[in-house]
Amino acid sequence: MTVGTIRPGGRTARVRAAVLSAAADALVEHGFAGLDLADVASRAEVGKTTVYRRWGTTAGLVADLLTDMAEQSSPRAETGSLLEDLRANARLVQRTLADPRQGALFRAVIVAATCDPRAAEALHRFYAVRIAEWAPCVEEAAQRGELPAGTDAAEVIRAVSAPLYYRLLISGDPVDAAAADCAAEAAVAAAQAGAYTADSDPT
Amino acid sequence: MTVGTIRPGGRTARVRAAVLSAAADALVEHGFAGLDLADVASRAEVGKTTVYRRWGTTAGLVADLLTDMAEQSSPRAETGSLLEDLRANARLVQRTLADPRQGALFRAVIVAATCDPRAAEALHRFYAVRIAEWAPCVEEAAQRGELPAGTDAAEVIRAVSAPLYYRLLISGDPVDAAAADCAAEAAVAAAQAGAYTADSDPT
DNA sequence: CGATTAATGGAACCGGAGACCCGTTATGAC
DNA sequence: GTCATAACGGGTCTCCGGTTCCATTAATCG
Repeated sequence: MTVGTIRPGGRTARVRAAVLSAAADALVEHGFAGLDLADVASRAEVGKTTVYRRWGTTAGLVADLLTDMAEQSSPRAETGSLLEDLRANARLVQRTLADPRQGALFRAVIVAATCDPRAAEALHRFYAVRIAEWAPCVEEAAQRGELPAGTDAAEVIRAVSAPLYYRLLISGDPVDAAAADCAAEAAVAAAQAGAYTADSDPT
Repeated sequence: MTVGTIRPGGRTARVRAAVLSAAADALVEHGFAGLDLADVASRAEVGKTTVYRRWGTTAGLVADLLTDMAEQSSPRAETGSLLEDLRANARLVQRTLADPRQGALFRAVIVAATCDPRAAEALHRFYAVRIAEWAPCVEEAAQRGELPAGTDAAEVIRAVSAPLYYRLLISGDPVDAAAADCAAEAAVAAAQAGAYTADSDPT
């Protein structure tokens, strides 16, 4: 074998999968602040030296976990109605954030992103992927004439999620189905009124 | 002197002020994850034993800092136009979050809130106060007939901030004046369309 | 003003997260 | 199969955040 060869096959991949899965479990249980690499190693039945060597820090591990999460895509809705599509999106986000396991995981990775540039980069990429998956809902609605031309599709999708994350992280209000429906409705109304058109609104 | 007397006067108050100020500085520099009570103590020129005894944990210290922050109120705008008022609010939030010092501080306290129930409670109270200060803008607009009856004023105010916090914490997009204006405009449009009326939207 | 005792401050102590060393395993080229 | 070595794993050590102990300072009451 030549010098410098990488060996991703078999064991290495198995170790990565086990460690990322264990990391998610640990994050759900203790949050990012309580993430202990030795604990992750023992959950994954892997030597703690391995975890420290390959990922280095808790933030590095979370960044890799996010990269992995970004690869699992969730298909968008396609009901033919913008309001219905966005409601489906809002409900999906709402269920995710309200779920004890998923919600805790998302809180943890968001915290990690505020603590480490690489984790932040990975988080932004994760959401960029998710938003790009759902943007066609808005683009198609614009083509159907439901929205003004020049509407920023990604911004509309972000507007649906934003109030739900605000509740989760900041106000502490419940992230329930009513909040999801309200967010979807508000996004549609604002988009129809032209609040998300590209021009920079001269007062 | 009787047994069990509390002594808030003089030294105690001075220590609290110095420690809270030092805590804010430390949070700005190292974030919540890197908050070290010994470091805070030395910045405040106070014995580290004192900090550990009175606040116990980093989260407890942040909770107290938030309680202190909630007491400093920022007056709302009163321009006579809902859009102008909300734009003023959005710009205020935007400037705060975009400011290197304030933005870092807010990120840090939000992180703390996701890690500790008391800090979360303090954060929710902080925002409840801020939202209550600005809600009259919306209520007066409703009385002027600019909005449908039954509009949830607090929800409208939250809708203005939510996209800005989403950018700060999640998407990583810039928190600039354009985003602020967009958020204010969208909130007004959605409110006028009745997206924030109390009824639970039977679709 | 003086006694009482909250409240603070310095220093020694403790435990666990993370770094390091070196032997062991198993991947991939031949 | 076999060989070189990338990658893993257990044990040990170190460093620092957090606790405890006791002496010192100063806030309140008479």
